[in-house]
Amino acid sequence: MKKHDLHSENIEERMCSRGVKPTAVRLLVFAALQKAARPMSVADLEEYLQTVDKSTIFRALTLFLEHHLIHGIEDGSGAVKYELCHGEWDCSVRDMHLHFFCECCHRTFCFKDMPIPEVNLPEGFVMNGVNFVIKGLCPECAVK
Amino acid sequence: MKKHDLHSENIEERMCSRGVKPTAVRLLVFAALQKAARPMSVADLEEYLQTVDKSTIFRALTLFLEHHLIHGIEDGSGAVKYELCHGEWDCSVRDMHLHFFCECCHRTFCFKDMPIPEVNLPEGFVMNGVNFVIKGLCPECAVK
DNA sequence: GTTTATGCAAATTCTTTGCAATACT
DNA sequence: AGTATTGCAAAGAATTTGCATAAAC
Repeated sequence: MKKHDLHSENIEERMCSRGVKPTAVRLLVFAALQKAARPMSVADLEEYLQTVDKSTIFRALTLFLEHHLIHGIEDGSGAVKYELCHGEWDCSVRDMHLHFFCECCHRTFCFKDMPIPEVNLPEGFVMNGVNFVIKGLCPECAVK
Repeated sequence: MKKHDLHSENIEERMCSRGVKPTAVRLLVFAALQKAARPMSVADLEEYLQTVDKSTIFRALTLFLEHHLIHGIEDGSGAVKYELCHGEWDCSVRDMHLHFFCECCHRTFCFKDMPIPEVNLPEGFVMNGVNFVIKGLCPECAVK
């Protein structure tokens, strides 16, 4: 895919500032995550971006993870889901929030206003990241 | 495998009380989890219980999960790990504790004295379970 | 003898890599 | 031209299922 089919200066800046070259596919993947209401899996992105191969999507996501542009969420669905870092220019544990996985409809919800509680680790352990997912039924599925 | 090669009355009682028939393999799997210092994956159990097939282990674990004898931990390693419920006769969210996944040695540690913080979900959401895993480096790997 | 559990093999799903072709600078 | 990115195909890894055999009751 050619890069100049696209036009997203602000996203480009953000990627550049983290040392990621803003290629055509990377901009598409990033924009998809930005637009999505929910964290997306590779398969979700593949379906949404009809023309882009899953390995390319995977490599873009890996790169984003390494450069702290996104984080991955293991919700127990079997597939990792990804979302943009919440804080606009940071992606630390501090700006992480809780997620909720509905075991019925298999959607993952973000609770953006619910930060991860602080944790005092035992001596010697170093924290790099965190995965806090509540499982159960979403309001739609709970009433059925 | 024949059942009467085994002898573990207390485990048997516990399984029966949850409506799980204590077969030979199930007792082995349960005992392995009880003995283990850490949560174990299907592959871990397969290696430990040389003679038992992974599909049988998987089916035992699935049954245990359904009957709240164990819970599963998604630590991001790619494989779900399992551990006995902490409260001896219960397996609710209340008795869950934090886990720590070392990204270097890939071991999962239990912080049994660190309960999952309470969470007030938005209206309508129903909680069935929780997965709270900290990722980083364990003391051994951090010093390297 | 009927039902349930187990082992083996294979299907499925998700992730990851090798390599040739394409696009960028 | 030379480097980096992408697509396709296929390899790996973990989970899950079908079915014939074996054990339990």
